[in-house]
Amino acid sequence: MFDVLFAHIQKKVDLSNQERELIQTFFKYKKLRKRRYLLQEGSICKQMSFVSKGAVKSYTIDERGNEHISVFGWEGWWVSDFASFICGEETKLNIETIEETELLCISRENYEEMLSKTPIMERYFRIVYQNSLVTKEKRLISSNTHTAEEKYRLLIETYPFINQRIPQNLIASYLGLAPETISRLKKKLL
Amino acid sequence: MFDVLFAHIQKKVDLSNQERELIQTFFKYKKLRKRRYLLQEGSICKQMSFVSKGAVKSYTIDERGNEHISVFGWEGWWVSDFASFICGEETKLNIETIEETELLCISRENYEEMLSKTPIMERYFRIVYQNSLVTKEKRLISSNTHTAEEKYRLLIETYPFINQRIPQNLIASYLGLAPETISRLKKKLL
DNA sequence: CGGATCGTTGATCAACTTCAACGGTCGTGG
DNA sequence: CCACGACCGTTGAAGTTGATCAACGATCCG
Repeated sequence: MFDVLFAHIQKKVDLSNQERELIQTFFKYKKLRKRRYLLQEGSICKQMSFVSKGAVKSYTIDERGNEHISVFGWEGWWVSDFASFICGEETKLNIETIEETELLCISRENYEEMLSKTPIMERYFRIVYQNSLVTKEKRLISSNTHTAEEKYRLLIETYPFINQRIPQNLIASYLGLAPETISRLKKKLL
Repeated sequence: MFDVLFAHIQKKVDLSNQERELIQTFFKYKKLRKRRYLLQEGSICKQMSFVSKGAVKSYTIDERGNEHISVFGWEGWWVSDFASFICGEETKLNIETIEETELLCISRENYEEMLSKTPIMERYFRIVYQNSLVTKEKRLISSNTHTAEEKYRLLIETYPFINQRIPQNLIASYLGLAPETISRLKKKLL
């Protein structure tokens, strides 16, 4: 159950068996069917979740009622709304499964306790966030500088499997493009 | 000299005097005139810098030769290229002062040493990155969902002083808009 | 005074969105 | 088992937003 998580951690820091056992105690396992909510706009985000199997989308709804996906999370990704999780604000995010999904969830209290009891995890998260920052940075630049076609090509190159896994209209939402545009681009790139 | 840095740290974690003294030893003070490079494309980013006074812009140049600003850094901001700093890759970023600027710089070795000797700083950076992630996330969503006018308004609301401090063409580059567009928006919003 | 840089304004243009209609596929209930 | 509706992707036509190009004015600084 914790294999994927520990493998992910191990890629960044070394854990003793003792630490592993302690860490396990802070998480709650959760399995969700397709199209279930992990977090809904207006509520408080009470947990951070590690996706050990499946896939989720995290999105906002704008004034015009359109859905905008900010991230996909699949195996090996952490999903949460930090602003809400850390500061206790009401969230504007929705997180929803797009496949049957298995999660390891940790509450705010357990997160803080785990970090203070296992300093190595402080380091782990520092590295995770650091890496996250790099990818976000790249996406932001890409979003500002590239044309629709370049953005789409770049996405396919970065995640070649994404077409098999994520419906086209979700990809459109993720890239900030109209579904029709994706459809036309796909045709053009063959 | 370290006032701004310690004030910034103190907002997130508590430091003992002993820790302060130790931390100081890892940094190098640097003062740069306007329009000087802190980092140039093609080199390796050897340091992270804390801006204690002044302002810098961090940007990339695209294939068409256009400049795209990814972040501004002023008092209380960390600037660096993580991908390069951490992984030793060649950077694609340029970081340049836009005013006379004072910096506290830390090398990779010192960064690692500081983190292992003062675990509290591990926590500090984890929090800094965490917060950074939240803002980046928001900018990314904004960049994908908002119109030019909304982006500009949002920026002014978030940083009301930005108009006084940052030339208009840099604001344009930051928002991914043409300078002419900013000019027209400014006129329209009065 | 002359050049450089930055912001402004107008006109044209291209990229992408929006709207609408249609075809295919999947799942559900009769 | 088939029929129906829901949902998704496709295609075409029209509409908008913001980029680009070009010219001009203001300010700064040598």
